Amino acid sequence: MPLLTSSRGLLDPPMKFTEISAPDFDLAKTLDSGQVFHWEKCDAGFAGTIGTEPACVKQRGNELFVIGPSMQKVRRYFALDHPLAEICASFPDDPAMREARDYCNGLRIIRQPRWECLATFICSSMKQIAHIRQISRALRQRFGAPKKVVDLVVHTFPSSERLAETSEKELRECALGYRAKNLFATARLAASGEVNLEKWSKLSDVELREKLCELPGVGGKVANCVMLFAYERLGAFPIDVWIERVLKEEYFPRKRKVTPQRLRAFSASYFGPHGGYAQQYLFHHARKTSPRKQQHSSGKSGQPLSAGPN
DNA sequence: CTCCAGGGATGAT
DNA sequence: ATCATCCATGGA
Repeated sequence: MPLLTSSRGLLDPPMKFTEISAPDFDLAKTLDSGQVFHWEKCDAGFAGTIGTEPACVKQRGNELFVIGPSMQKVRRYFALDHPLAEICASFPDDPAMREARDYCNGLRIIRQPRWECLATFICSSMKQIAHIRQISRALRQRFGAPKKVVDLVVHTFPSSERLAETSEKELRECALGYRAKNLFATARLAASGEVNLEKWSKLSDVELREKLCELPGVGGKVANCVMLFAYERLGAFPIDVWIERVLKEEYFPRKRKVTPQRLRAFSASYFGPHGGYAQQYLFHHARKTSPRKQQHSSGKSGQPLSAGPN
């Protein structure tokens, strides 16, 4: 077999690409919605891993072009089987929800590996998404396994066993800060078998949340993220600072004290059986349309020196 | 420079 | 039960 070498044309006919029909799916939007943090842009597509397999994924219209994992694994990872129209139709009918639903067309909640998702969200506390991505990259590059896809190298997320044999100090060198202690402790629990994340998949929502919250560095918010993004609990409704603002402004206008408990009770009953999807749409819409966003630069290169204050 | 981020754990009211 | 404080770090 001839090994493929060097670079090929930018838009070349699918040679090695597997073509997958993906209607009602927006790859870029899904990967940029703050649920997964390791996919990197690469010419007109994204490079990353699905579990332990390297992958390169591009989208043209309703077609997905994939190098790496099998079609079945790709369809499962990106949750192409979720009945998105049905899910969106189950959302409550109010202005904020309608706007978010229109904005987030094709955004799907994907099925992430349990440990990878849990570990990443332990690192997410009081961190901006840009920095979570940086932490994920550092952990992968230092402790993950390099894998080649086409002419790129991507890294798998390190197993709990691998992280358990590092040290809190080494983890801190990945800019984890105080989160290093929690990640290390949780990694040791998972690696020792004292906790088995796969077996937890058969627990009820309440039991699963309880178990997750026993882990160091996991509270209600992170537990709900892991339930939603790694355990297919589509009713789980994580409330972070963004969602808290949205809920207060859109559903509790000019109230003095809206307690977290009140917000939790409201979100659990109001948004229906797929509340997690509703939450993700509200989150992504709020984050992407916030006036405090995307004014990173006007030119292509900043001016390092020109009469600066000194 | 200041402000803030997909929070959690702990201890005091 | 709610509130206050601390925890590290870096992007905007």
